[in-house]
Amino acid sequence: MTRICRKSRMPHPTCPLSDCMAVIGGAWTPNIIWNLSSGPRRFSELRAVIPLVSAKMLTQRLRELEDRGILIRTVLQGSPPTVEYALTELGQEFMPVIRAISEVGQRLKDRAAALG
Amino acid sequence: MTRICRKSRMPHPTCPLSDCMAVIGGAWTPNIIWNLSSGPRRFSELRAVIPLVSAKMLTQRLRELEDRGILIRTVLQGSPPTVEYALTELGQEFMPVIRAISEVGQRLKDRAAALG
DNA sequence: CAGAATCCTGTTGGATACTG
DNA sequence: CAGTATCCAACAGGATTCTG
Repeated sequence: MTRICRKSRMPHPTCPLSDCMAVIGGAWTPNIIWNLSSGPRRFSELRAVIPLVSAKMLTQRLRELEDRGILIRTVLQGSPPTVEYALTELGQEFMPVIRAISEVGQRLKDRAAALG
Repeated sequence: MTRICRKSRMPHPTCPLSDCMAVIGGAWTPNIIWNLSSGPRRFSELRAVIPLVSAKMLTQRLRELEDRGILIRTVLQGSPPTVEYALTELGQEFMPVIRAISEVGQRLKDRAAALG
């Protein structure tokens, strides 16, 4: 599988750009936030819509986002157990960025199609 | 130095989100684009405004962005030689994202300040 | 000035197997 | 279902040194 995106370490003094990138810069993170924007999703649902993400990475990213207060994790009693993830109010703050990323990505695709 | 942002590998089928993140996800990349948005900058100017970036990384990112057509590199004759980097028209397409990232980052900062 | 080259370390993240 | 644990290869990126 081709590496499409690289990750970034930003040993950098705090600034708005890196503050935000620190949150959304993780692998799969924009995708996770995007998919939660339309409502709560279960772990397996997220795995399904972000097909190639491993359980390990998805767990890792979800935990990070939870620690940062971007989303909340709710365990629903039952057997088998289900767990729901939902964006917090803070998490919603990132939607303008995610939307902008998506729009520009789409525009790049259109542009590439037009050129070639 | 604290790691403020992580980097991401996204072994992922192409989608608008990862297409765009593939470009801006690299370390320092948002900062580079941001600093070029107000006009061409020389190598040393970029190093100055992105203080902690090493020459190696700055070079690497600039080359990547050049290869992707995001910016153009111009060698200005003279001694000592100077090199100018400028956003291309394609590069300008990323400004909405960079701006959104900056705005949200700022809002996060304000929010944190308000919460104490 | 604007890099290139080399060395070297920490981190990332996939694969696989196991669990309550 | 929703993870956890372990192993490991690949890569990122800092420090340092050298150059046209």
